[in-house]
Amino acid sequence: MPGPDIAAQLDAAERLCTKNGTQLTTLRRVVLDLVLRSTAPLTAYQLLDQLKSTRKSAVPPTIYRALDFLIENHLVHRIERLNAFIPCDADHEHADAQFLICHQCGTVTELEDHGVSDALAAAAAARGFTPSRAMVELDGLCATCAPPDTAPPPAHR
Amino acid sequence: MPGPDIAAQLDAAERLCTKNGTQLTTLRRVVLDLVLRSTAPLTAYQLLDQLKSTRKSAVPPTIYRALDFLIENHLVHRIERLNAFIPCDADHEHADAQFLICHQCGTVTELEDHGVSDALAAAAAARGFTPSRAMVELDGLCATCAPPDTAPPPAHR
DNA sequence: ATGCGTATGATATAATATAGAAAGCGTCAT
DNA sequence: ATGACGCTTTCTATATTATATCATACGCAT
Repeated sequence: MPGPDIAAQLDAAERLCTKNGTQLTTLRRVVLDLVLRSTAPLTAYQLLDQLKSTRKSAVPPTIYRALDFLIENHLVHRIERLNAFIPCDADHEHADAQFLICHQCGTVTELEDHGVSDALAAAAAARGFTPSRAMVELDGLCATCAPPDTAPPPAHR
Repeated sequence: MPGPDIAAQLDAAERLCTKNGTQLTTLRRVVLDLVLRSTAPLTAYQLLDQLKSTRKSAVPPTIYRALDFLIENHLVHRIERLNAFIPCDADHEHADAQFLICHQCGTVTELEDHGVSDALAAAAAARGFTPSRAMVELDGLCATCAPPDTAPPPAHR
């Protein structure tokens, strides 16, 4: 399952950038496309290798600049633990996200859990700390990879 | 203020390792000492440079191995966002920690906030995810660096 | 003394990321 | 139309962070 229509996601990204007054250039669009097509997180150099096949001039700054742009525009997330990148899942207006990293199958799930973000906001506020960006990443085993009786799948919903 | 007695912290570390059946060798002790003396987080190569002055044979694996040991023994934390290391604050039995990184003054504060860890555990459980390690790091401004009316200091306590 | 586990030494290289200068290319005010 | 500006891309070089691999040393139990 190649996921929900990459072309549509690219078009949505285009609209978002227009709205933000930024440009989703061809280069950036190609990089976003590569990120969207992958099931697993990709590193900058994996992306670079792929990019090189269509754009011979590509070098590390090429990909890092494109990724910086995509991250600023909330189209891509950087997973610090992996030094790797995944598409942003969501239509959401980006409060905060949390990531569940399965070290068995390598997939990363994006959450936007208000219980977590509220707890973080409260913990920060209690210390007079003004957060500007949160990084929340859990290593572990996803529902599919975990031994069944260790972690029963979530109640059906 | 050089902080609470580094020698005592080293001795406590020694006892902890003995209890764990691991050895706080001279090399590891020296590296821990370097980490303890710094107010700011130090990168592996900053530590390496300092270590070289007393141990000419030191090379990258030297420092990375020492750090791995110290981290496994809960004596040091790695701050992913900074690729840098700080001493573990605590006597605590290491449930989970969270870190507040001030990008003005560079200090990192370690928390052990149960509101946060409970919220994370709940969020993970709800998706059938079994966490093995949590990374929670907030970038922002500490109470000292934040403009006063943006973030009033915590209620006196 | 031998063998085993753990720690350290030594060399090389891999992987990740940024700096900085210059050229291309629209666009838009004059 | 042109030239000044802003943004993007190119190009070259280098900085920073991290690991692989094999060899050597040391303590200690058999």
